[in-house]
Amino acid sequence: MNKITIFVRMLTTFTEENYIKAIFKLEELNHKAAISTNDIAVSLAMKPASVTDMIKRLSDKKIITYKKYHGVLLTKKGKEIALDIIRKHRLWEVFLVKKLNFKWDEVHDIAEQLEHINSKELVNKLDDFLGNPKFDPHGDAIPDKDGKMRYQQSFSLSTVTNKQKVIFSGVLNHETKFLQYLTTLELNLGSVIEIESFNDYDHSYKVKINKKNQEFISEQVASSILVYSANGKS
Amino acid sequence: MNKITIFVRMLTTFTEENYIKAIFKLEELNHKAAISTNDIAVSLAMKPASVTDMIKRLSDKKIITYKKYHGVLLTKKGKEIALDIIRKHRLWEVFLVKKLNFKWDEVHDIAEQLEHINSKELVNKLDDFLGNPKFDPHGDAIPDKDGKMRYQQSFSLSTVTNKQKVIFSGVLNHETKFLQYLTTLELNLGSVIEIESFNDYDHSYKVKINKKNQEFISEQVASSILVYSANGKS
DNA sequence: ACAAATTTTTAGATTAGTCTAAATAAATAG
DNA sequence: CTATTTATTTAGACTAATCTAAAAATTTGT
Ligand SMILES: [Mn+2]
Ligand SMILES: [Mn+2]
Ligand SMILES: [Mn+2]
Ligand SMILES: [Mn+2]
Repeated sequence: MNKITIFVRMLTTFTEENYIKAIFKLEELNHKAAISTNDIAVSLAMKPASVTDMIKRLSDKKIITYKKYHGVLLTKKGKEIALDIIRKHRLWEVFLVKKLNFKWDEVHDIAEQLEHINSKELVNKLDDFLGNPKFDPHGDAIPDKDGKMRYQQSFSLSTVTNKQKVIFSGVLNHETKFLQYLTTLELNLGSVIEIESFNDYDHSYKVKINKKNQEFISEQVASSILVYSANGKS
Repeated sequence: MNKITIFVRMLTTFTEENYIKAIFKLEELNHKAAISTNDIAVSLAMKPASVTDMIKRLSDKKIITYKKYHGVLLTKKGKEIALDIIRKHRLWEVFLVKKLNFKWDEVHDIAEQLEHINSKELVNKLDDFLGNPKFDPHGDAIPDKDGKMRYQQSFSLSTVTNKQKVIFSGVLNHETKFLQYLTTLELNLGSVIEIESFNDYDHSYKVKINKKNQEFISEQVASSILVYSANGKS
C-alpha cells in the first residue's frame, strides 16, 4: 500500500490554455481590477458555472489568484504561459501568410489550433525561419522567447480629427468580414492614410489611401483601425 | 418538448484519430485478418477494456466494422481518415527537416501533434510549399490529397546475402536511438551501400557506404534498413 | 472433445470539462 | 439602509476517455 509520488511537470491542457489566454486578453483591456467570472464566460462562450469550475482548477495550479466572488488575476506563471501561447499564435500566423500565402483574414482559426502545439524547439526554430518577426499580419506585437514584446505607440484612427497623414499599423477587430473590408479599401499594414476631411456630425472620414484611392471611412470602422503619425516623431 | 435534429459533420477527436491510425498501421502489417483488441491495446499502450470501449464508438461512427470477439477492420471512410492523418504527419516531418533544420530523429513526436491540425487548405498549401514531396525524411511514402501513395519497391537489407550495390531508401524502425546510429554510419536516404561480405554465421555485413567508410552492420540493424537495387532494374 | 489458458467484454469507478437549476453573495437603486 | 436585481457559486447530471476486477467467449493443448 505504499505510494510513490513523482513530481511531474504539470502541463496545461488545450482547454486550460484557452482560459489562460482569454484571461490575459481581458487583463490587457481592463488592466486595473480582477477579471470576473462573467467576462470570462462571455469571451469563451461558456456558462458561468463552467468557468467557476475551471478557475478553481487553475487556481489550484497557481496559474491564477482567485478570491471567491471577486474575480481572478494571472500569476507570474500564468502570464508566462499566456505570452507563450500568444507568441506561438502570432508566429504561426506570420508563417501562414508569408510562407503559405494565406490571406490575413484566413489565418486566425488555423492559428487557434497551432498555438497549442507543445515544443520549445519548434517555436524557436519557426521564429528563426521567419526571420524573428516583431509583428504578426494584423500588426500585433510578437513576444520574444522571454515573453518580452514592445507595445506599439499607436492609437485608434477614431481619435484623430484633424487633417494629417497617418500610417496604418494594426487592427482592433480580427473578424474575417472586417479584414476583408479593409482589403477592398486597399488598406494593408504600412499603408499611408491621408485624412482629407473629418465629418463632425457622424464622425466619418474622407481619406486618400497610398496617394491613390479616395475612400470613405465610418466611425465604426475607424475605431478598429490603429495608426501612428506619419511625421517621424513618436 | 420538440427536438430539432441538426446533422453536423461528425469530426474525429484527437483520441479517435490515434486509434484510427494505429488500426491502419496494424492492417498494413497484417493485411489479412481483422485487428484484435489486444494488438490495438499494445500498440497504444492502453488497456484492452479501454480499447473495447473506443472500438464501439468508432463502429457507431462507421469508421470501423466490428464483430464482437472477432476484431475490427477500417471502413472506406476509416481508411480515408487514416491516410489523411498519415499525409499530414509525413508532410509536417518534411517541413521540420527541410525548412526548420530539425534532424530526422527529432521530428516524430512533434509531427504526432501536428498531424491532428484540422484544415484542408493548410495541408494542401503546405504540400505545395514543400514542392509536393513523395517521401518523408524516413523514406515513407506521402499520400496525395486523394490518399494515393506509391509503395516503394524496396526490401529489407537483411534479405540480401550476395555481394551487390544497393541504395538506402527507408527504415522500419523510427526510434531516435536507431536513427542516430544510422547517422553515425553516415547513412542517409539515397546513400549507396556496397555489400563487401556477408557473414553466414551471425548474418552480419561488412559494407562500404558512399564509397567512403567501411562499416559493420548487424543482422538486427540490417532488418530495419530498407534498400533497393542499385542496378537501374526495378 | 474437453479442460485450461488466453482474450475479450462487461460492470463499476474516476477525472476533465461541460451543462441546468437552485442557492447565495454582492451590487444597485430608491 | 433595505429591497430588488445581478453575479457567482453550488449541487447534481452528462459525455468522453480512461482504469481495475470480474465474467464470458474463444482458442489451444492434450
Ligand atoms: Mn489571430
Ligand atoms: Mn493576429
Ligand atoms: Mn513519424
Ligand atoms: Mn516519418
